[in-house]
Amino acid sequence: MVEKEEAVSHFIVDMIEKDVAEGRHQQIMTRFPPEPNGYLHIGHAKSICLNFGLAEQFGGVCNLRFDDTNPTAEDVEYVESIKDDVRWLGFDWEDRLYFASDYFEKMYQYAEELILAGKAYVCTLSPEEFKEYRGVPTRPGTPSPWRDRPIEENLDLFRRMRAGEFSDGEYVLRAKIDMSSPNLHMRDPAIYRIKHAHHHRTGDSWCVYPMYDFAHGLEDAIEGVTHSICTLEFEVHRPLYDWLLDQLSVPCHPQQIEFARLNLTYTVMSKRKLLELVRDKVVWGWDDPRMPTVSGLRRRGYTPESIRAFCRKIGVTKMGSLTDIALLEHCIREELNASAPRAMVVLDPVKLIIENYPEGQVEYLDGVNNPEDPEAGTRPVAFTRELYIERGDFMEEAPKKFFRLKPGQEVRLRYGYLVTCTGCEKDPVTGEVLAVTCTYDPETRGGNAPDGRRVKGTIHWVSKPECADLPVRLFDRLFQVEQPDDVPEGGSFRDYLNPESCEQIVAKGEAMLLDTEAGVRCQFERNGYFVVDEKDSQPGKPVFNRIVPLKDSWGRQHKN
RNA sequence: UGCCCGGUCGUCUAAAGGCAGGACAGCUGGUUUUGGUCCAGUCAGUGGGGGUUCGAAUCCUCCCCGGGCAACCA
Repeated sequence: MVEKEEAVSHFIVDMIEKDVAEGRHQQIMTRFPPEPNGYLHIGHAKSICLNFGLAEQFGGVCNLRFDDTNPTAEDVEYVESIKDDVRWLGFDWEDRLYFASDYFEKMYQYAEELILAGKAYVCTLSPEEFKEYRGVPTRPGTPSPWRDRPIEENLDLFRRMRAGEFSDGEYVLRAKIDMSSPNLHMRDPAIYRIKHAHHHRTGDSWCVYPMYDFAHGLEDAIEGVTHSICTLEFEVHRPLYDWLLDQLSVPCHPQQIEFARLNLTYTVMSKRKLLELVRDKVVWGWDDPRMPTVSGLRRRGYTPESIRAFCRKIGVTKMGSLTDIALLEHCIREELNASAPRAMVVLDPVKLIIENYPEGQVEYLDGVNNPEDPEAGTRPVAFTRELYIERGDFMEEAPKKFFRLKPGQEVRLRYGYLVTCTGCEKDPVTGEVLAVTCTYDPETRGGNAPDGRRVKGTIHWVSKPECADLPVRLFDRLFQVEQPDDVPEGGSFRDYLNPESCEQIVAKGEAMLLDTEAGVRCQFERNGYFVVDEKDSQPGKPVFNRIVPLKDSWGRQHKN
């Protein structure tokens, strides 16, 4: 951890506190157990903060363990990205990097132990056939005809499964539990299947792989995990988790605890859907700044601190919920308001001509780098007769409460002079405003009038001859509706994709911004927070991503 | 219609039989050289009916609503 964050409290903390008070454990051990079949998203970040946070809070440790028991879906690319993301979020697994695949031999031995105990059998039924035998929630199942295969035969068949004598799906090893259990997961679940597949770590040394339900509890027990924290959908698996550990000679019996996964408005969180967006090139990749992936948020400009703050604020419960993405945005604004240096950048430029300002003259005015941080100092900002201002900061016919430029109204050019709007030049055909005109008061250098008169509006600007062209991407939410998952019959979450989620423009900004290095964040005054894209920028040629816009009480009330 | 889990301001979440509180969002006002920030204020909630109790968001009961579970995925 980068810094100590204040302790949190929720039902899992309470449970562990109780266990500690009762002297149940020498040391608390949790784990973050991703399957390397996709990139981590903000929901995983919640789990990471929870597991690593708990370990830290109780003076224990948290392992990073890859649950790589299904070679057909997994890949080293994912392993590496996941390690990067966990590290970036600020967590350290030290020397405890584990892989389920490292336990394959042990798990295989446990499977034989289960067979020997008469608690597992090799089943010849196909998946379709077993589906019939399993029954439905309202009707008990019927035993597989192979349920009472003799132990010796089971052992022989299982060994031959491992030896590669059979093809995929020909046999499966099942736990022998209760075909009439109201919990479907207890109706003789498959625990080992044959898969002649190349594993990204064990290569071709195995052709049988353990199923999640069999493997996960063993992985936890082998490592000595005390609290095995997972999401709500595994709640119905807990009886199986416990049953298995009770049957086998494992070193310990970890406690599975379930919490509600994170859902966020205006996004999708399932790996399947995120993968689809990547595969179909709807987005640029897993790290597209619009993606809720950790790498996407990172490229978007979110900081690890802001994501951890978010995870702290959302809490941990068992209530299914949908968190407003505004809370995430609040967290990054809160941090960047305090830390990000400011700059003036005009996103949608229109020329402003100061009619009484000498042609050819350049003045360098002091721009405050961060009003929230006096230590940040000031910088020189070039001021000239022709400037660029935001097109939206001028209205020829404006409502009374429009504090910006309109004919006859005086406004402040931030850190510059007070100017009074005299009118505008328009294209006689289209009516488009080509330039706004004004006069300045030479007595107001820096922005204050000696006579004490006040202006309501302050606008940002850049010098036309002294500014730089800056490529900027204005990101918006990827989906247009709060719940893209909530789709009517026959529809798809993709129907809700926002066609305007990435507007690419060339803005006019202070020339010094050309020197901004990749990954550096700053505030474009009156606009939002931006970061220099790590991938698409070159030294001296930054490309800016908008992280989040500033709150805008004017725009909010006057949209269209 | 089987089993499991869950229902507290719009949203997320506290209150472990004793004043329903915070954060986000919204709204109002103040300050302000960012219509930002900050400050003050405000709106707003225990799904419903019974019961236990001096006292119930909390315990019991019935109902209602939401989610999960029938991969050789995790």
